[in-house]
This record gives sequence, C-alpha cells and structure tokens, in this order.
Amino acid sequence: MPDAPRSTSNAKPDRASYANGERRRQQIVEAAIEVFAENGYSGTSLRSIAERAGTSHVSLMHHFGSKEALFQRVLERRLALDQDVRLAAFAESGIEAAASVMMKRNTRSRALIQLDATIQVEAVDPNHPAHDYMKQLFADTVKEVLEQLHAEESRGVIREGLPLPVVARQLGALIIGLQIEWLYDEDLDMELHVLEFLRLLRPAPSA
Amino acid sequence: MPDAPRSTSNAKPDRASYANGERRRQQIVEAAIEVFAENGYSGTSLRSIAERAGTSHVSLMHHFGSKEALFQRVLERRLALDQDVRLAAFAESGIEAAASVMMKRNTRSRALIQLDATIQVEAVDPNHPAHDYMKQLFADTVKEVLEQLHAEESRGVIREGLPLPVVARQLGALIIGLQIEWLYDEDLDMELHVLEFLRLLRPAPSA
DNA sequence: GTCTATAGAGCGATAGAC
DNA sequence: GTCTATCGCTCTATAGAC
Repeated sequence: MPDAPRSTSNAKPDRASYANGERRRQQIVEAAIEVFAENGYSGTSLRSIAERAGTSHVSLMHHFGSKEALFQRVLERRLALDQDVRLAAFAESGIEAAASVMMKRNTRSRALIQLDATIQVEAVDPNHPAHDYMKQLFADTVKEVLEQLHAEESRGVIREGLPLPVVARQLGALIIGLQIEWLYDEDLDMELHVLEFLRLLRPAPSA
Repeated sequence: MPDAPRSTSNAKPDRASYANGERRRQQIVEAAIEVFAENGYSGTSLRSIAERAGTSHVSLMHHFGSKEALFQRVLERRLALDQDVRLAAFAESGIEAAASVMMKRNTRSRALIQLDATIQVEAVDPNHPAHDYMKQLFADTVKEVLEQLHAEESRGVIREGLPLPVVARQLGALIIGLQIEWLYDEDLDMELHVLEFLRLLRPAPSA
C-alpha cells in the first residue's frame, strides 16, 4: 500500500487540500484502531472514534461512507503495519531472531495487540466483517511458520522427527494466548516465553 | 456463595412455585451463556437473551434486577461448571491425563469455549464487570498447573531443570490460543496439540 | 410473575446549509 | 469538508395493570 501523494513537509500543496484530506483520514484511522481495539467492532460507536480524533461522527461518514468501510481501512492499516516487520524478520535470520524481533515490537504497541485479540475473538462469528480476513491471516501465519520450521530442521537448529505442522500451530496459539495474558499484565515477558518454547525444540538436551 | 434453599427433587414445594422460579432462572442463565458467548457483554441485549429463553426482557429484569447481575450469575455458573471436572482431573492422575480430559470436554461445548474467549478479551478493560474475576482465574490456573508440574518433576515424568513457572504460563497461553483457533476450525485437535507440548517436556528424547 | 407502555439515552445514517 | 438537525431504530430500565 503506497503512501499516496503527500504534499506536506517540504513540497508545496500542488492544488488544494487533497493531501490534507488524506492526512485527516490517517488520523481518523489511527484513532479508530485504538477505539476498535478497546471495544470491538460492535461495541464501538462512530461518535466515540470521532471524539478521540477530534472531529464529528458526520465527518467520519463523509470520509469513509460507513462504519464498516472505516473498519476495513483499519484492518488494511493493521496488516500493512506489521508486514514490513514480518518480512524483515523472517527474511533469513532464523526463527528465534524473528520471534524475538516480533515479540519485542508487539510489546511496544498495546493498541495493536488489543486490536488483534479483540478482533480474533469477535470475528469468530461468520457474519463479522473481519471473519474471512482473520481466517486467511491464521492460515498464512501457520504456513509461513511451517516453512521456517522446515528450514530450521534441515539446518539442524531444531530436533528431527518433530511433528512440524503441530509445532507451527502450537507456536501460533502460544503467541495468541501470551498476548491476551500480557494485556492483563504487561510485566509478562512474551519474548522469553516464546524463546523458551523454541528452546524445547532444539536437538540436544545435553545439559 | 451457598446454594439457597432448594425445594426441588425430593422435598415437596413447601408453598407454591418458588422452585419453578428457580428453574426458570436456570433456563435463563443457560440461554444467557450462549448469547454472551456469541456477542460479548456489551454486544448482548437483554432482549436477545429473552428471545432465546422464550420470555421477555422485562421478565429478565424481574428475575435478576439488571443486565450486569445476570452476567455475574453467568460467570458463577461457568466457574461451577468446570470446577468439578477440574478437581476430578487434577486430583492425582497426572497432568497429561488431566489435560486430556479437560481438552476433550471443552471440545464438546462450543458455548463454554466461546464464552471464555469472549470474556477473556473483553474483560481486559479494568472497568469490565468480569475484569477481577478473570485476573483471579488466570492466577489460580497458573498456580494449579505449576503445582502439578513440580509434582511431575519430582516423579521424574518431566525433565529436570526446566523453568517451571515459564512452562506453566506457556501451557495456559497455549490452551487459550488453541481454543480461539478451534473456534475458527473445529477440526483442530486441541488435545493432540496440548499432549504434544507436554511430550516436549519429557526427560529422554531417546526416540 | 408476566404483560403493555414508556422514559431517556445512544446508535448509524442522511439532508441540507454554509 | 464541516456544521446542525433529524430520522428510525435499539438499548437498559422503570411503572403500573392484571
């Protein structure tokens, strides 16, 4: 998702305030992430988002057309936000380093974690606007992790003979659960718990 | 919370239909579990519960006084529902058998799993009526599991030198995450994933 | 203990002035 | 692009008849 013509900062506004409209929309999406995270889709009102964004619910309707359309923009933004981190992390550094980077980063953004957790559970309903999105995300994540695990296995970093598809799902589920528990207690060291799990997969318990 | 005078079963109704009122309340709580599970606390209306229970929302107000009071009854019932299983399972059969029983049983009750997942996430908000309840439940669970793990360690069922407090939390988080993923795909074998995790803890990978 | 009626508030969405 | 006003709907909760 390219960044759209941005005529702020140093370039002069090339016509009128189209760029300002874009900036406004981004501010609103940012506020919407927080409020949707805290209250879920059905629990969130346009008025409450508008209040946090410093505008009116009519303005939201003007910019996005409907509550659901705004929510879809939130989902897109959320996906875009971690895809760079994800790609960079998984690239070639191994699953431990990747997990480390990802968990460290997540620890820094409560809104994102809460958004994930809230939507994951709410979107269990097949009629929820994020249901298909979420199903796809689960499937993609397991697939990505599984590929990494296979690579690690052939590199000898993890033990042979493990049921890798099961391990991949375990890792995904572990992260989901840890994030929820972390929302109750931010002192929980998510990175540690993930890394310790990966340690269990290593070849020689030669301690 | 003692069980209030119950004049059902063998004692004759000592006056009129007080016992019927109690049965009615139980039916309503049963319906409420399902609806709260599907829509969360804030997403659920008294009218929708009343509809499923075959009565009116005014009747709910009459029996429970408020939406929040009804919700508290739901939480109590949910806790009572698995405490028997929990005690029986954890008693002395070892953590693998306990996990097996618990995951098998959970697989049979979608409403309970969805209720857990929904409330766990929604109650992250400190103002949520189930926030303290949930925090307590997390803490109790980790403590219970940790005790079991210590027992297993001294019995030699699991490897020595593992960071048991971390393992206990991992197990709790794993189950939370698995239950959420299961809500998207009931073919997911939760029991298998938990048992495979416990296998990782065993002493000799002499396979 | 269940009914109808209603209060009082919040919701998503629309219309039209500026 | 933002404003006020409003529609039609749903919500929790209460009042009072039967």
